[in-house]
Amino acid sequence: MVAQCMEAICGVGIVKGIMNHPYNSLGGGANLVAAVYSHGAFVLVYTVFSATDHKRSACDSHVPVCTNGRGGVPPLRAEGGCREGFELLQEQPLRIDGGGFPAVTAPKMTEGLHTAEFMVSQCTSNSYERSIDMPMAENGGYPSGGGGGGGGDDSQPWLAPQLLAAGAQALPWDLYASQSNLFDRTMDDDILHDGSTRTFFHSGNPPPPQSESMVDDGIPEDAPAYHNFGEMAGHCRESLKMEGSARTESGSEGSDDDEEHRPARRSGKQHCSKNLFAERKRRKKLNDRLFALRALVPKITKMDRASILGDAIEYVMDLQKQVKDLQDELEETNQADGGGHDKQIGSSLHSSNSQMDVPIPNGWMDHDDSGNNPRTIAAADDNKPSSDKGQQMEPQVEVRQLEANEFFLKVLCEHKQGGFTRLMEAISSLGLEVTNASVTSYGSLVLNVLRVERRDDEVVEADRVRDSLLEVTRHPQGRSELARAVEHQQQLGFHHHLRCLHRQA
Amino acid sequence: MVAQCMEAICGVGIVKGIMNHPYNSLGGGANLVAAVYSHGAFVLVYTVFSATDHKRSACDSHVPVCTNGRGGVPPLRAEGGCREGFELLQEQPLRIDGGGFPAVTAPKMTEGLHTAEFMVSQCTSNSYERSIDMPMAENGGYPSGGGGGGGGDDSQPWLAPQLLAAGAQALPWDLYASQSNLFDRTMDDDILHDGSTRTFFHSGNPPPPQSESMVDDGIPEDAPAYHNFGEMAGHCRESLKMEGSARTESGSEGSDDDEEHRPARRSGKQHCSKNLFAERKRRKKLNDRLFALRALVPKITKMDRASILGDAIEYVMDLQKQVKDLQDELEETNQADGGGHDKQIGSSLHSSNSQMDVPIPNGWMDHDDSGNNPRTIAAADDNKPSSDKGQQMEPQVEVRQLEANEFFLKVLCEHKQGGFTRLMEAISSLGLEVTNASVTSYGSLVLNVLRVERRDDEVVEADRVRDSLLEVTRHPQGRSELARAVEHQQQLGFHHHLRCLHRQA
DNA sequence: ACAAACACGTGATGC
DNA sequence: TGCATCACGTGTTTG
Repeated sequence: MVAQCMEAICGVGIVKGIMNHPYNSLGGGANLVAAVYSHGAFVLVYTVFSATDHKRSACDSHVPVCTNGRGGVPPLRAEGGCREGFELLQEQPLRIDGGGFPAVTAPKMTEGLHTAEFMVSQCTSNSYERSIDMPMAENGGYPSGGGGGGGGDDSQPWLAPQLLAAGAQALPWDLYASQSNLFDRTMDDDILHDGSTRTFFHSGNPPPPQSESMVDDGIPEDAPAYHNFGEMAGHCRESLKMEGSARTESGSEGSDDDEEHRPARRSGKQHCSKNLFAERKRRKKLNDRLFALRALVPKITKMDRASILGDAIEYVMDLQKQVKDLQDELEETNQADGGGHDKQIGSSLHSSNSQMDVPIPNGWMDHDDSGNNPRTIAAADDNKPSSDKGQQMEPQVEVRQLEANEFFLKVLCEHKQGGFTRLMEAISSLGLEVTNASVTSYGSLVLNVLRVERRDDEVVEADRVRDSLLEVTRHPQGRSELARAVEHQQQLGFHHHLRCLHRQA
Repeated sequence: MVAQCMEAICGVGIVKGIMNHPYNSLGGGANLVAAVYSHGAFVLVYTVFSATDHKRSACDSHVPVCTNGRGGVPPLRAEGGCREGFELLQEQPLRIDGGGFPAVTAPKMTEGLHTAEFMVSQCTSNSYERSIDMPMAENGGYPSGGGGGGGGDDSQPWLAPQLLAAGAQALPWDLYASQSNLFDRTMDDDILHDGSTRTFFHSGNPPPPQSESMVDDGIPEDAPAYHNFGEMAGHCRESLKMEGSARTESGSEGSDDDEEHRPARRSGKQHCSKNLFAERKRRKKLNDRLFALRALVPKITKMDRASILGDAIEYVMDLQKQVKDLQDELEETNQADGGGHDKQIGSSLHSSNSQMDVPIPNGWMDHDDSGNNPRTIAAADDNKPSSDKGQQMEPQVEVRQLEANEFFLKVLCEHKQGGFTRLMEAISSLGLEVTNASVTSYGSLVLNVLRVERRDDEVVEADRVRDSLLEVTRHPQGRSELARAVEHQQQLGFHHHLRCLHRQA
């Protein structure tokens, strides 16, 4: 098992493929660079295969790399991307699950073995570039679809593929698969040409909050529901009907009768009703919070949900800036006193922090819903398809928390003068210390895979790390909302901020 | 052959050993770090296996390092070095000879199979390692094998795959096949729907920032994506289908054109589709903002939407309180002092938004807010084993010339502040450019493995390179200005710096 | 299975 | 009349 596992992990298959690959055959043009890291039972493999020889254009077309048969690992991206330098990245964190590991030995491996991620990136990508856009957004970055495409969705893109590929069955490896990177989709949609849309903010005015409805009443079963129920049923039904699948048909919806009377359909009915309530409750909670947030924000432009959030965002940035400024001021004044305030700072950092700290226990070993895990992948891109960036690709940053104080970082970006130094500085300023680094470049791209540890007891959150690195690697120019938020954050200075908080405590 | 070769190269055996190794069994204590480089037929593998978990003292004892049978290469350091943290280094430059291949370049392959070095250390004992022998030979890369697969792939990875998927699969590894599937699949899916956010890996994590629309900027464009017909099906399959088709195929609409020519249905269809996109867009915008908000909040308990909002609310309250406190504090101090800056602050504060004080909302008390329990971070223990090693080791520098303009460098030395930077500077000053770097540290030791290329036409000899590096690593004290500046910068805090810059601007 | 969380499409509503 | 926002119920995935 282990062996197989490792085989897969190590990409023997891949390598094999590579070895046989035309690139290789070209004689020396092929260049494999791989970094293998393990953390406990988890193994991460980053592989870059590139044609080192620039002269060899033939190679430039790219190749898909495959994974070995084992069911393996989905290739990251085969598409067009790899053109120039052809670069392929494979990352496969492997987790053996099982939970905590009991340890000793390998036994556990059996069950686990989920292959985690696999990523490939290509340099240029033509076709894809656009695809790049945003995927992240939604997904939070994640992983989503990455590879494939994208987008969306959440989940399946990855599994399915594998299934297909493998043929089947339970693949041992599937889990993480998705991460992949990049960019997903793009999609289409621009379709919407929204050009028109721009309107957004007209300052309208506040709609009446109707919160009432939900606002507070407590209990879930709010009345409202009912009334629509009837109607809704109607539409719902229809749709269902269409669906035709077994489910729907059940009722033979024919008349409008509601489905209600059909207990039989448990999933259909009962589940449905439960879900219905749950959903209502959830919605209510969400609304409540949204309004609560709105209540906190002084300046509200519109009552519209998006605006509420937007205002809140701005407000938070504002507050952060204020805090920082105040802090600075205070420090300055205090400085007069004498003495190393550095120390103060340090100490404050160490002290408990009230809020800031991040919990994240770590990682990817347990997926409990807490969710913290594998952290983030991000690519920054804006959606602008047009992308003014010219050819430069958006940096890809992935931060994964291995343990409370350890992170894995992956940064893929265009080579820029002083870029590495900036990266190191950023890492350092985040209170992180690099324990392992693998830097690989091909053409204008540079891939940095790092393992970092928290230096002091400072608390650093994966997201923050990611954001900072993203900012650093990216050109300040194109900013997105989030980018802006991030930038703001950075300007504020994370540490500073931390410090402030501490002080408060 | 190839496979075996790679197996050996990749250290499957070793890895396997590791997997079974006590360290591993200890649960997470084991840490493998490997860097694999290939240059033509030459493959170099550096592996470091160390116990990452400091807490686990059991591991600390260390291990002997051994070399494999093959004639072995002397272990990098078996000596004392590995003591504390147990360090294992494996280096295997592998050469495959086999003859040459046609290849184009293939520079060095000629000779045969010299296995170069191989070091293994194991913690414990056993050994498996040896099995590894290196058969590697061959291939240098050549072509063929993949032939069918490989080559072809390049181009068509996309098309073909499908075919493969469907039936066939010939290749043992089918890489391609799988790959293709992936893609296909993905495409379908992903593309189709836009994203959803959730996905990540399963564990959830922060979503990536995605950018896009930000607060103010204009509109996002979002791209919604196509829906996928296939799967989504859920309810409205039909409707989707239609839409999908329309959109997707847009061109073809001809036949079905449904909506268009159906004015009648306007509300039904056309309106519907428009609304549909609008809705998607809206959702996306909302999500984006939500994530942007989350990005600003340091402490996030869960990734769940409600939690994001909840955390944001708390954070805002926190910030408000901080601001207030700081203001008070500042005032106090200023009073004593009489300083002027306070004004600045005040003004700034007011200007930005006047409302610091916020009424606490009350609103959001939902019963269930669960979520926020701050978790404690384990972290604390930071006892680095290192540091006090009294005796510093002499740096080891190895320079190997791969080609006229390429070198492989290996530098093993004690970790020193700014050491890496100095090394980089030295390399740079020698007219060399780093194309690949792998830096690994454990305890106080740092191993740098670099591939460098001559930048200009400068001529550099290996000896000179070695000497320079030796010099640099040996005498820390002589630091360049830049190094010093950098270090200083780091100490200051990168962000701070950034901030300053921004300010200037 | 059971529950939580989402995204989705749809109908309704207000400009 | 469009257009944007919303609430809703559903299906689906995750754990």
